[in-house]
Amino acid sequence: MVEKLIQHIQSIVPIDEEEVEIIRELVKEKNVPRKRFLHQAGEVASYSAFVVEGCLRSYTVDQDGFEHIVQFAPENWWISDMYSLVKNKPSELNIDALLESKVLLLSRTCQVSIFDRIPKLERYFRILSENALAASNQRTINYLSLTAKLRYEKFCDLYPTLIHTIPQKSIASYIGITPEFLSKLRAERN
Amino acid sequence: MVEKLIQHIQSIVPIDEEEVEIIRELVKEKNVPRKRFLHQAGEVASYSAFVVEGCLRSYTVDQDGFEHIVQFAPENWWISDMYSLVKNKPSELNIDALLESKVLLLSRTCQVSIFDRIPKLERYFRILSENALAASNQRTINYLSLTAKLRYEKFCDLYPTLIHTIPQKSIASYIGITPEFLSKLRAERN
DNA sequence: TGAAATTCTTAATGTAGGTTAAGAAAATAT
DNA sequence: ATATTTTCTTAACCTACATTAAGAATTTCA
Repeated sequence: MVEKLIQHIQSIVPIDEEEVEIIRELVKEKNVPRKRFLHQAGEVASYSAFVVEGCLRSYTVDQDGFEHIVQFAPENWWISDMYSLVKNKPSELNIDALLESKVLLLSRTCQVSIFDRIPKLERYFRILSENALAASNQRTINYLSLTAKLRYEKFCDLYPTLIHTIPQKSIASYIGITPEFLSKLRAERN
Repeated sequence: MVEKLIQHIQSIVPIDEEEVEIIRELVKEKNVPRKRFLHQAGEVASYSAFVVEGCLRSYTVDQDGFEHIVQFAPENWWISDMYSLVKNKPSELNIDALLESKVLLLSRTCQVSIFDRIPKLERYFRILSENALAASNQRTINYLSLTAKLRYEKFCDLYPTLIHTIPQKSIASYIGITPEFLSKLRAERN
């Protein structure tokens, strides 16, 4: 399982065998059954998770009980409650598995303490954060400038595999519309 | 001018005098008159800017000619077209000055090449990216779960100084509503 | 395999926020 | 100081998307 993470790191910052060994000992494997929480609103987050298999999501629940999905994490993606991790405070984010999943857990403490020994890892995470920020900004632009229909089409382009593996209502939640309205949009497209 | 940046870096990762000297030589000072572009859609971004004084913004222009603001950068903030910087491709972002401003420019090439010599700088930018990502996710949540009125109130809490220094229509653009509707919301509040 | 739970669809009705337009106020330039 | 441009406000009307409800399809699990 750890091999998948090592490969991912290698694809971004080449690391040597010694460093690989250290990383191998840093992470914990974990199976996450469908619907099982990895993190719940109100807790202080202390781990990031790398998805080896399956798909997780992070989301908030508003006052009316509606879920709003912040992130999907299919294979090879990291997921965490970055706000809680960084501020060391509880936040409103939940993280759970949409599909039966396998993840690697890395504690924040381990993560930041290893950076002095393996600066390449700090580079790896800097690059990931920069990419995630660019993607998040793009998502904001989509909200500000596109109709629901166009946001759905962009979503399909961006996550082609997810369309068939996760419930439609989760897609609706991510693009910011109701499942009923998504259903209507899909009907229009034939 | 550079002192302001040094102070900001020191507040996040303590650096020694030698490192300070290197940084001092890395950045270029620049005055940016109101409305002057720092970056235009279609160009490949090659600089990040640290705002010493004034306020910049990044935004897109949609097919109907409407502007959508992605980021405000008041004093002590960095602003860039992260997508373009990271992918080395042109994007749809413009960056210009909302107020008469002074910035420090750091080229991406300088930035990434200095990380091997000053790992603390890579840490500084990793931390900034993580914070920006957490903030961007929070903004996404606000979109998904709040009404325009509540988004406006959150904006006022988050950027109390901006409310009186930048045009209202810019705030409307940032929170994703028309200036007319913002005007209406404000009238309701007395 | 079959009952229960979850998800998806359709359709009627409702509303937050958009559009258009025109005048008032404020900022900027001459 | 005055003319010009930009921004803000108000109000009537409009629309994209939400809400509600109920049945159909699919998935889950005993």
